[in-house]
Amino acid sequence: MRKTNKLVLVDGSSYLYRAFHALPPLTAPDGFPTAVIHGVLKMLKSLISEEKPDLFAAVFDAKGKTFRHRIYPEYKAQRPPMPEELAMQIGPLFELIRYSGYPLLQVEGVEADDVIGTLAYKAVQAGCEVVVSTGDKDLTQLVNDKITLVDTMKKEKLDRAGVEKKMHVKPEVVVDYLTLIGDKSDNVPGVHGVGPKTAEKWLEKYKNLDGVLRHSGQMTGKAADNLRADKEKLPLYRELVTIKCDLDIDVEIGDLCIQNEDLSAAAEICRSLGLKQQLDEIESQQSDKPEYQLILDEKSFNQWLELLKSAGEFAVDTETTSLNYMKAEIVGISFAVVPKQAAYVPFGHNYAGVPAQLSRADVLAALKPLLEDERIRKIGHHLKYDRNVLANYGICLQGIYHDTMMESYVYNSVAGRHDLVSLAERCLLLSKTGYEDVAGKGVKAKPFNSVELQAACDYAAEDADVCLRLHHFLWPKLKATDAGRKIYREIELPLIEVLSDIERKGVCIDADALSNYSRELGQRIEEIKAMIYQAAGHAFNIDSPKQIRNVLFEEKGLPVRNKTPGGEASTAEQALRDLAYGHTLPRLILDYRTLKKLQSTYTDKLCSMTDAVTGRVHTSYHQAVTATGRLSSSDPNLQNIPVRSAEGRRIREAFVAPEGCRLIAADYSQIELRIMAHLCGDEKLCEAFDRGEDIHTLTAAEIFGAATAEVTSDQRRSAKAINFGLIYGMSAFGLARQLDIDNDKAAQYLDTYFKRYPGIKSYMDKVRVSARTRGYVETIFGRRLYVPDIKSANVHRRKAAERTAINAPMQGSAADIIKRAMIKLHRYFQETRVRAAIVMQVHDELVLEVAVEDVDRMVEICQRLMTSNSSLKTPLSVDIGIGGNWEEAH
DNA sequence: TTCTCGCCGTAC
DNA sequence: GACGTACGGCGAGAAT
Repeated sequence: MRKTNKLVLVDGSSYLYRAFHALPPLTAPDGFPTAVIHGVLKMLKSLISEEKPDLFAAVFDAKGKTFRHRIYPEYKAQRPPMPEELAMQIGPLFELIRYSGYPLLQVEGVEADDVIGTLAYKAVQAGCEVVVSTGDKDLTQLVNDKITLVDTMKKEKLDRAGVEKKMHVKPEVVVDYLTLIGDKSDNVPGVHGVGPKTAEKWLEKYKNLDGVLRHSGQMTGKAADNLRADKEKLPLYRELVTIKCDLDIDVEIGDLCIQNEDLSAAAEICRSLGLKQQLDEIESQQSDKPEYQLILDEKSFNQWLELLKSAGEFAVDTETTSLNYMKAEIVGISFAVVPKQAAYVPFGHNYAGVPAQLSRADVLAALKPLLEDERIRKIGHHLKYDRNVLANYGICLQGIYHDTMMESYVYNSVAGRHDLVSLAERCLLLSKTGYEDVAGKGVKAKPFNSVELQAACDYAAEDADVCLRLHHFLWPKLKATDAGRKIYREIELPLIEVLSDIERKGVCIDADALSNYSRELGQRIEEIKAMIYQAAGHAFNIDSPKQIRNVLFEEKGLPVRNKTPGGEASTAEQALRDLAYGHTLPRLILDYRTLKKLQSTYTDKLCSMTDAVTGRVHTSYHQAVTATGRLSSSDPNLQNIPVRSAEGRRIREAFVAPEGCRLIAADYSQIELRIMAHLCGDEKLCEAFDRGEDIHTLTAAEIFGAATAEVTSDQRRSAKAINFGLIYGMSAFGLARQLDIDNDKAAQYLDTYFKRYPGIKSYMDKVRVSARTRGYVETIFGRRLYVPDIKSANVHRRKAAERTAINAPMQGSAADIIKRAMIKLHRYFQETRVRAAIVMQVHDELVLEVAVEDVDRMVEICQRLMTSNSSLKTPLSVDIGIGGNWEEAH
């Protein structure tokens, strides 16, 4: 017996709006909305698994006018355009539907309903049974013995009886019914005053519209009057609400098979949209597992070498024994040329029973020409590290063409962390093996050279593979904006080499001086400690705020002035200083803290981090950490070495120039204020910088209405606080606290300031608005800095985000400027072989180590290269100092 | 024993 | 609540 085929037709447009309104917002990592894509696909899949159709079509409205518009210009005229958030999802959704193998129909000039009607009738003629999935009641007019309706959301199935129950009329008179009541959503009015109840009543009594009209003369009431009045319009309405079932459309029922899916294309789209659930489903249907090759013999190594050379571009990753680039030994290296194919070449693994590996010397010697050839393009993740460790073997990595860490960072610095595992998860929806999964962590961690070869290969080759795939994901997004591409290509990528050189060069430390100072501090700490115990009446741990709280506020009964964010009594500097009048203990604790900080964080730390052989410390500069584009430094942090107190500055004396050299410290003067002046375009400020005036004094003169010569030091201090506060988005309250004045006074200062510098006020307002509408702010060079909390419902977070939005363009532009200067200086070093090197960067300051004979020349070069690198409306200014140590150079 | 968090303080 | 961006030492309590 011949089986009856089942055709399922989907009213796609009704799905779109269902998904759009019913589902919570969902977005890809880059903010692209995906809720509708996700929702519609899910509904389609669930429908298919429920109905198990032999034939299938998802039908969508095409753009443009239809015959209904021609016969009735007001048709759908009231309808607002499709929301943009919905419209932008349609393209990717259609691609996904097609790639998933589901037939998708859109017929020019014909509404989805008519396509559905026509196909349904065609199919019935061909002996099929038909199920139409929709949320639209209009389609109930199609229902007959062979055609049923299903509402996927409500799981409601409507056959003839079902329609009658729901609509209170038989399917055959649904058209009559709709003609009478009209269709508000399509702007078809129907008979004025006739709603469902009246229509049902009439149609029940007179069978159909013809019957109703025949008897209209006898009917009474307002509705009947209207019926008679609208009588002539009814044929038009009827045509509008009738679904066409006899169109000539170029679709064969037999073509509507679910087939020919391109799952890998579908998978790619799901990845780019962050649709984890859909991707998992697709991947469970796919089976192309990555192939990772463990290279142990010369022959396969040579094959890979040839592949790398001929490809001219490959992903590379080194595996080492330590995160400390100065001490790290390379134990293996991995490559990928095309996605899902990668190799690991181990040469330093060493454990009981380890198989024979190629020799490190041979492998590195063979790779050196490739790695040092700048025409052979390298793609990597955090290549600064690889460059650093390769340098330990005399290899100077060149041709750093892409770095996925930097791609991610420039694309969106605050999207999350930028390590390979996080990115694989976030961008590729891939759960990658982490380092700790292979090597263990904590006490159980083993060095990578003890990791079993096969496990090491699985991990290391995956690193190269995933890096390459990440690049394919991130680069198209990044290069789509000119500014993003430039920041990446012209700043961050070239900076990798610069930073690598700075790190490996290190800075010379007088460790003896530091340890002497540490001892001295130790003695003074002991003395103060004794005084504190005596004043307290007993010993306690002064390093514990909790115990300090006990002593000061419980035992001594001092008043609590400030609270910590956690609601506890604060023992922070400001609080203790408030208490210091009339009490010795708070003052002593503050002194103790100052010295203890110097000792533990600086003297001891720097000593322990100084290389015993070279006498230098090698920090790590992190290029993908801060939200604004600044660098950060750790192990040790060289960007927070004390400078404000005399005690602290003694630490700086231990940063020295070696024999025959000097340190040059070059720092930008007021760079963020200059950037603010540039961004605001405030003429008064720009001119002041042009004339080289003292900007705080000038500000004071404006606020206090005095001549610059009459500004008191106290007024200048207030003005300085305001200037800095502006950069940070500070409020009157913050200023009041900073200057220890009352709120009204502070508000008055700010008010006067903004009156004097109207450009600044309007700029600040403009930034807030644009941050809100775009979700990001920009530096002068176009680096985008996202401010996700700007739309937070939480006032606190939103206010904080507004301050970030104010600050980020200034801080970020300053970061761009100094980075560009570093690159220029580095190029100068390479081109001239001048005996100079950058040894530190502290946000607006560069410290160079220069041969005595080259000092004068470098001072001039620094001046030129640091100040001439951008087109600001204000001039940049650099203060330069020279000395045998860092302190002296200031 | 190790990890995480809060608090505090240093820098720009 | 109230000033942006970082790193890191220390204590305390939780997790192991």
